[in-house]
Amino acid sequence: MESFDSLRAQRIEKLEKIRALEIQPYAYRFNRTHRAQEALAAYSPGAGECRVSLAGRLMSLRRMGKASFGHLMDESGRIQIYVQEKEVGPSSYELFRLLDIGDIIGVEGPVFETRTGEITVAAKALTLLSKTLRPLPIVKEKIQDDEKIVYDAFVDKEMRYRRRYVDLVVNSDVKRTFILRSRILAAVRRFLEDRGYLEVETPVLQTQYGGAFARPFVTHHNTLDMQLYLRIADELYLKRLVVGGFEGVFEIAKDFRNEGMDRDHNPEFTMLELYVAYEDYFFMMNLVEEMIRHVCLTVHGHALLRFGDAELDLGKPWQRIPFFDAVREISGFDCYQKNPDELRQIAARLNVLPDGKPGKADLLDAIFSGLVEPRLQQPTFVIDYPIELSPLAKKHRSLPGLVERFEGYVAGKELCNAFSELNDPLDQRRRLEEQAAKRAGGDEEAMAIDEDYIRALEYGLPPTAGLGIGMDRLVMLLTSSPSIRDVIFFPHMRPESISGSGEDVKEQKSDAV
RNA sequence: GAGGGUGUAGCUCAGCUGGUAGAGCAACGGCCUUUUAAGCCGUGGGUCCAGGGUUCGAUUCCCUGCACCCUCACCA
Repeated sequence: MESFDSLRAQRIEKLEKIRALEIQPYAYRFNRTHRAQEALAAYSPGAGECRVSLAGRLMSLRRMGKASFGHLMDESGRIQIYVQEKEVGPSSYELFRLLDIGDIIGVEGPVFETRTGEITVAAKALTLLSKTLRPLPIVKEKIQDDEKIVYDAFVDKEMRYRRRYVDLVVNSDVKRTFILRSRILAAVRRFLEDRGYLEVETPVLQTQYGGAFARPFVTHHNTLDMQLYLRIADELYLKRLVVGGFEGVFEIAKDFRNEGMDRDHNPEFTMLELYVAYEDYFFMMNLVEEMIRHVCLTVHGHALLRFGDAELDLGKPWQRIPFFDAVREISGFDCYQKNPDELRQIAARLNVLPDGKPGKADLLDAIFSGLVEPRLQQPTFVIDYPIELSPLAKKHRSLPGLVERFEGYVAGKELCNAFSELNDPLDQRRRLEEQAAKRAGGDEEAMAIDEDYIRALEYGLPPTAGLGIGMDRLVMLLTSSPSIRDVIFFPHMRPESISGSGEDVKEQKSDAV
């Protein structure tokens, strides 16, 4: 049999043979002198012998009797190894015969160049560090005319997401994306810290959730015997900190929203929120522009990006267009200060009429997201939103019915949301009461009244500019990833059922919760 | 939630109008001391996603379910 079970059984047999050789197949540590990249760089023809000690995963194997070639991969890259029986000795070569692709080994020896010109480690010693039981997908690559041709690429998306560890081992681009993700996050932190803003942490478990329109995940505290929610936004807690006297605070953390999933949405996602006292939304627009340009330059060295078909220039100032101007330009209808009946007619004409009994906010949202959003390819700030869509934003200083809010769009995706924060406690109460009424009317996503938050505002929130950026989407943009799942290590998936013996059960019915 | 697509060996994929399956790589065996996508020769390997139906016979046709992908809807 060569089923999966037998492939695994073969490896367990090898494992036993290795133990019979009195070799510990799962080592405790290994002394490395170089990583693969360093070893490649360390070699120069004619120079003295360069001896290295490397550890990593065996990624290919070409056995030819008493001499064999293979490739060793560590975090830095790959290097060829050359193993000869006469160099490593019969017992090590016996061990070598029991190795499989995927095994983690240590190799020590001088670096040399083969007849075909590949820099290679000639093994003098071979150490098994971890014997693997499962076969790795074998992906082969060839460079031809500067193009990388990949054979038998590991492409099954479901398996790549469920077994990200395999994806990472086998698909080198994936690792690069996540390294970039880490650098992007670091660059954002550094940018904000350099401006004197303080990174803080606020509760994930909340008795009352708020700060966004979304349904929460519900959980339960056993000892208190009470229902808790996972936060949908950091906003209300961060503004409490501004009340307390912190003049610039930010948090980069997971939010949780109990909604559908698609290319742009994962139930848990990483959000940056920033609040700066004594500033308004114009300040925040400039800051976002500068920050995203800075981060792009930091990680790429340039500000030009390709995303899908679009060529984007993050070096230039973003376009700024008022919400109702954008709607008018793209739809041909002026929606400013229209009543719900008029808006309903317009939405119907535009073929974006929502189901049910849409209110003014729903209609405006439908018209905007249906028509305007997808058109916003180049970096654009849409500014001055209708008040109905923004219960936490401050009324516009001159335009009735609007708030001082902007959203940043790039490549048709919403990237950030910001406003001059509403710091009038009485106005805030009225707005939240309107939300509460919608909520009572069955709108599960409308906000609830957070009495403590209003109390905090009554102690005095300075004029404050607030910002939220979806970090996953920023990473998507900066890594040209079309799906959010490509920038989250372990995107949410329905559970699979795995038996302990090693045999994978493809799937089983899971009772709905 | 709606529509479409996919599910075959460890991996990547063939498999026509129904006759219980193939290839390459990997594995295993043999030969083999400088090979590279894969050294040469050979061998084995399958719950064809699951369950039901039609049929003498189903990987193939039909139904149901499951998972994933795409589009739309919902959703910041």
